[in-house]
Amino acid sequence: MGITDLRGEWLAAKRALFEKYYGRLNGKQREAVFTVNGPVLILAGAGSGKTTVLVERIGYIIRFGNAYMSDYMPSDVTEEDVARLKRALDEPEEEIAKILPSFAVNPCPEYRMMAFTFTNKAASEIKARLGSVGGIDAGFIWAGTFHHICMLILRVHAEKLGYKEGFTVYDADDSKKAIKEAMKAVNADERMLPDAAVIRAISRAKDNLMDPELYERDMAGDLRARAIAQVYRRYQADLKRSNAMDFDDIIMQTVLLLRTFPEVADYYRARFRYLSVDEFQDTNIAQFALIRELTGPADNLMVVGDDDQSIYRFRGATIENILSFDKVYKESAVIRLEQNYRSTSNILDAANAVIAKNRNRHEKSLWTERESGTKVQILPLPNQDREAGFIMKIIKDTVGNGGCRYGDFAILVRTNALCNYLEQHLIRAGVPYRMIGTVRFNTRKEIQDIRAYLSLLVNPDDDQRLLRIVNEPSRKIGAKTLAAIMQIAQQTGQSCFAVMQRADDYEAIPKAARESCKNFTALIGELRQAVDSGKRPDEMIDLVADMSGYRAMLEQDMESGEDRLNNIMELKSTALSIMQRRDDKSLSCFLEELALQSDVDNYDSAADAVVLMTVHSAKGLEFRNVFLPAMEDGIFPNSRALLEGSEGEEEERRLAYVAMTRAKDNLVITYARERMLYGQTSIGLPSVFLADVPDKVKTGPAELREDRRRAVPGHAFPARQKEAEKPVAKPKSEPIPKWREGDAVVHPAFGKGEILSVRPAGPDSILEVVFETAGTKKLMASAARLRPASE
DNA sequence: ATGGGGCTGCTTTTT
DNA sequence: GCAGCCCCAT
Repeated sequence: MGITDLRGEWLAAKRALFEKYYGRLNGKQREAVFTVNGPVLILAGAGSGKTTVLVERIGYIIRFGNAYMSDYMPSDVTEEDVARLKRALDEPEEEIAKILPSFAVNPCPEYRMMAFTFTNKAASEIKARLGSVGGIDAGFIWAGTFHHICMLILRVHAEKLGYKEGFTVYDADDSKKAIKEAMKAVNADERMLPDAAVIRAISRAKDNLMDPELYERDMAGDLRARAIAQVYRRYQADLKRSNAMDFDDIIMQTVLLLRTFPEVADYYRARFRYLSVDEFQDTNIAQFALIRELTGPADNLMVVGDDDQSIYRFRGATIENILSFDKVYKESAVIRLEQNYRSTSNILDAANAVIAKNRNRHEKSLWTERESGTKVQILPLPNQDREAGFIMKIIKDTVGNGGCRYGDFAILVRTNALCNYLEQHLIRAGVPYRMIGTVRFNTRKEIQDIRAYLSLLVNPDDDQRLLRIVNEPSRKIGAKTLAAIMQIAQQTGQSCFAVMQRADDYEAIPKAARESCKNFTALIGELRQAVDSGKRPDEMIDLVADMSGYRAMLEQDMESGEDRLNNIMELKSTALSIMQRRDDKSLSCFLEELALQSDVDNYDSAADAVVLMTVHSAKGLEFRNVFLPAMEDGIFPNSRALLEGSEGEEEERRLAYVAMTRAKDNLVITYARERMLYGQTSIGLPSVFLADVPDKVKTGPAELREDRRRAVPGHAFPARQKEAEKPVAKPKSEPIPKWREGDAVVHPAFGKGEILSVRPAGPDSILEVVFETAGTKKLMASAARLRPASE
């Protein structure tokens, strides 16, 4: 055998061994795993095993480097070696696994690997799966969301940008408040500038890496934009003074850091040899810029995504990132994964038909080897209660038959508001369920309050959080005192906390309040000492609740105090689970995680409960049976989205595509003729998307095919209808309780009482009630939460 | 200074 | 329908 032949045979045998070892993957998936050097774009259709590829590829690089593709051969290889490799092909996998490491070419240590995921849950899944592969210590991989990875960088370098250690992360609620404050401070005209629009504009500016100056320069012509720029500038200054960053800052400031301090960027570029990005279709300009800053000269960057599943345009995600990736990285390999392993062909055909109408997309054809399965059911129901009842019946019947468990069902909705009636029916039907992403747990007042205390211990400069709890529970520090404190803070450039510490020095602070101020700062000081002495976050929650008097306050509250105390205990268990997950058990790490944690992170697919969530939250998940209720024009596609033109409509289509492709075995789509939403009843038409589903893959009444008239955007649902067109309100809609003089009643706050008089007021009536302990009150019958005192 | 009642306005999707 | 906000009564 000549030397060239020997080389060819050895390489072929090596590759055959790798192919066999990765035999569970299909050819395209293996190609994706083995293509490690240089830029790679993987277009991964729904259910095409994207996560598997991502995990296997990272594991492959760590263990074998570029072994498969490399043409390197050791110089001492003999014919006998080649023969041995060929024989090894017939051996079991464990034996092959022992040989493969000897082929390794530049394997990459864990700590030089970075992986961006869309949720924290996805990151822990990747780590867990890699951890189970022999010899990989997944804990050293930097895997996490964009926000998480940026926080890892910012925590080391934020001081270079003028932030202090332990800066606070503002959630959406915090930043909304701060923006409102900023609007007040610059006298922004609320008529012209609804706060929601300002919040969006500022967020969008940050997504596009525009600081206030840049924004102002760019928008110079536009009066409205100039006003927004003013608010933006003020807001940004307030954030800095409070030593806080909002969600968008976390990304933007990191990019700014890397661009302003090349030595910092160089460090990360040198350290991280391989980057991968999941859900690339949902990245925005700032995120792509970040990726480019972090990618070293070798451009070892892999992105996975599916342009058809891009559903975060409203958050600044730009589908252009994925559509033009191969133009930005000219040498990039493009690999398409088009085999779907998840859904039956009927479900897949239905979803494909809906997405096919979009124009701005990479052409692709997903296929499956799975059988056709049951047809997609599309069913009209007279109203939402019948609709929900129908869904409950299917769930209970199927579980009753032993066909499925509750955990096999998901109900996916377009908007959070739809969760309400569905939840009520789930409760009424006694179906165990888990609701994801609606009223977020952390938005409860008591949670935010405790969190405000805790963050004040780490960052005393945060006036907003200080003001939140300085008088909660009451410390006799009222509006007048606080106004004085804030004014002094503003004038002297100090934080409110610093002013309060030296309350005695300021004449403007009422004498009576000075002692309270000092007591408060002393309390915070004491608590901070507890942190410094090594108390863990879960212990600090207790300590804060006790020492601040918050617990005592709740114990006084007969009405809801117990629930709220339980919520605080729940926060403790959140703290414990976060501490379990993270090596860093500090208070600031806990707070950071709390702010950046999303609700899907808590979704437990093992729990035997029906899951109810928005389509957005369901991204990346799969279920045996999926219900898609409220598939009506105006709701899905959402009429507001349609106002944004064809881009909006295409996104709604993608959203529908995501929703449908979550289903493995059964997909049931329903719509109601009559629906009550936002307090109004209205008539609905089936979603336009339903007409695109081919007849041969769906079942349902024939009327579906005739009843299709294209609805005018915004017409089907009443939100923007003119007064005259509003459907006549049903008088029976919500019966106002009829009370009579002399009725014995119970009020949740005032306790027992008796109706003194009833005076009609339109459809409502005004009640005069005398309570046993609370005296006489006048109440509106519809608003007062009165119950008959039956006992 | 505080707390409750009642009015107004909004209501897509979220790290 | 609900939450946030303002105002009024204690």
